[in-house]
Amino acid sequence: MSLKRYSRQRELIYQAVRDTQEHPTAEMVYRRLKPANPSLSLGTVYRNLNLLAEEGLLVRMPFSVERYDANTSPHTHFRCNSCGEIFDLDIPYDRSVDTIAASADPRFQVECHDLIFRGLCRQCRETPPEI
Amino acid sequence: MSLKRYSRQRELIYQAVRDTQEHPTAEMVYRRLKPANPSLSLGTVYRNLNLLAEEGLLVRMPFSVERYDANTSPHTHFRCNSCGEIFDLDIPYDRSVDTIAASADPRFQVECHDLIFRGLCRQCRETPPEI
DNA sequence: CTGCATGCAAATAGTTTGCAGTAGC
DNA sequence: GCTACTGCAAACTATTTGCATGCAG
Repeated sequence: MSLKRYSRQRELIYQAVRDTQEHPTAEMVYRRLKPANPSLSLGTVYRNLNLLAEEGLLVRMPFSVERYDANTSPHTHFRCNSCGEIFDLDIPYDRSVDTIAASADPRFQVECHDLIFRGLCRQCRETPPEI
Repeated sequence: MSLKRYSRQRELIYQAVRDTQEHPTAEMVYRRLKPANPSLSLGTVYRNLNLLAEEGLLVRMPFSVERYDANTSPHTHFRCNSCGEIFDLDIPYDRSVDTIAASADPRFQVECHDLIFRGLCRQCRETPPEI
């Protein structure tokens, strides 16, 4: 952490995102930390997630509700269409497709890409659709 | 359009998404149609975009603000990090990567994927950063 | 001390929904 | 005429922001 000034809350928030695989939303981080830190406010969570993302310690993920990932090296995700959960995939991130994209379309200066697979996770596949 | 019942508004909304390349948000569709259709309400735009997406006539795109695309066949997008605009890319959608992903990780039943490149569009590259 | 960071609450943006009236079939 | 669809406005959800106070340096 090499931010402007140390804060216990920022430390906690960063740890919370690092310590989970679930690519949490701001709300999820808040709910997780609140019990042990009753004075923590949701605004602080939002402010620090944004700060940490600007610093590059976290990355924002492109979904309808912002989710954060402490694994800042580009990698591939899977999103379950049923429960909405996000999972990391072991498929390597292929930087060469950026080059291919850039040369295919000279209008754009390609920096990176997001590759998100969609379908059903195991749990949702095994649990018959409720109702 | 084979929906439950014809409505002029739904027709207009569908046309508006089909007639543009800009992958509009609900707000953009509303602003475009409102002048010529003063009685149109934003709620109706949202309701019909959702209906049309359920019917498969439009697809929702996975961004922080929902955007819609009338091109329902899977294809590749580019999102400018500066202005936020979405563009279609001419890179073919490669269905085989779904198979590769599925066999790489048996936890998931992969149906499709979104491939979104990011970087700078020509306009933002040529326009020096303002302020 | 200084001023960045916090807690709180109000504000804003995006989207959904309840209800009474309108219009497609 | 039946009822899905509409306009309107209120409700909700996600996120940002203004302000007084707190705490790191």
